[in-house]
Amino acid sequence: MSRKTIVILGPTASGKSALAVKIAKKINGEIISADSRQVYKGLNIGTGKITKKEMGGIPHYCLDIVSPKKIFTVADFKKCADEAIEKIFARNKTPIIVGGTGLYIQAIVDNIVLPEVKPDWKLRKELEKKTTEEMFAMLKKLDSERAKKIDRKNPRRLIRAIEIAKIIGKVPNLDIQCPSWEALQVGIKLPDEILKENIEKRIKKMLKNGLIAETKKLKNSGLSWKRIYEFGFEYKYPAMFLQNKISKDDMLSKMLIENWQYAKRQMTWFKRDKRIKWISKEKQAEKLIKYFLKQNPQLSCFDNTKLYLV
RNA sequence: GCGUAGGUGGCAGAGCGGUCAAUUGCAUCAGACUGUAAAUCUGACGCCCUAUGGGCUACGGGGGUUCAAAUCCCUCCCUACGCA
Repeated sequence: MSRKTIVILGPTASGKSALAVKIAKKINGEIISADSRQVYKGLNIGTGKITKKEMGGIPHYCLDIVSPKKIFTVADFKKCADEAIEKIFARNKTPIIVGGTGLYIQAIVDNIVLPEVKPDWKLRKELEKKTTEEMFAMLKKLDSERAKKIDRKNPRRLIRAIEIAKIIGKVPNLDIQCPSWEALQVGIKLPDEILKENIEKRIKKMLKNGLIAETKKLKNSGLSWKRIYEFGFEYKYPAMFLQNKISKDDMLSKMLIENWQYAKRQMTWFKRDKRIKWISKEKQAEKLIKYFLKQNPQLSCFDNTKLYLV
């Protein structure tokens, strides 16, 4: 059997999970979630995590694998996903990667090799006190190459670059390697109006299903409000509501607004990858996928990445 | 009805004679993205143009003072709180 994987991506509330299960059933696949928050245990309602029932017996990987007290990163995700892919191939099934976290998807599809430098939280805390100008100057001294290209006003990026340069001298170029399998990326693109409607329905449903209670539970389990804020608007605003900082109405409107902004950010990310085949209906996806699976393998990773990187 | 405080761009809210098409925040639109990616960050944001420049219309309505007004004066309309 040829090594082929399917990627289903798209913004929130576009119907990825449901589509993935359907496809999985049709092509004998198993699902890998590429979602930066669904990896956490206990973040269910707010992340729109698929339920046991909805899985319909299809195995799902990289879900509920870490405590929300821990910080999970792309590198952790890559490990999880790579392992899952191999496991699925070993069972003679097709891996279906589903998610909305662009960086996570790219990490596996392009088999990105990240610099072997773990986050140094102490250093980061120190650097955070500095201005971006100061950090930029530091980086320039450490690694002028990276400094040339970096977003010099972005503290996150500067900190990470300095962190790497301090340990291994310089920030290596992004190492994209050809994966040992072929991927078809299918993106769900819906008209703005529909997506907005879906988002509203989704948020309201989350609230109805007990999002506020879930947030409270996270707090009671020992997480700080600050940490809970980090889990995104689905948790941040309910958390603020629980602290009486905002009204219920404000909570809802904030969530709707930020959800839309998030969806757009996701699309901005996905748009640059010209390999993605955009669809709006299930049937289109099925057709594409069936055709892809029938085709002879054609690993042309090099061309693909060239396309991708513009 | 008297008193006071106000009416500024989609909203909130600065400015209180020239350097103001108007600080800032939010929203909106576009974009970036090398271990927090949910994150972080950038740009645009009155209208029009031959666009690192030019023109037009703007700070509740109308009138006035001034070389010059969002900024001062008069008047009208409206809002909030206070007193009746």
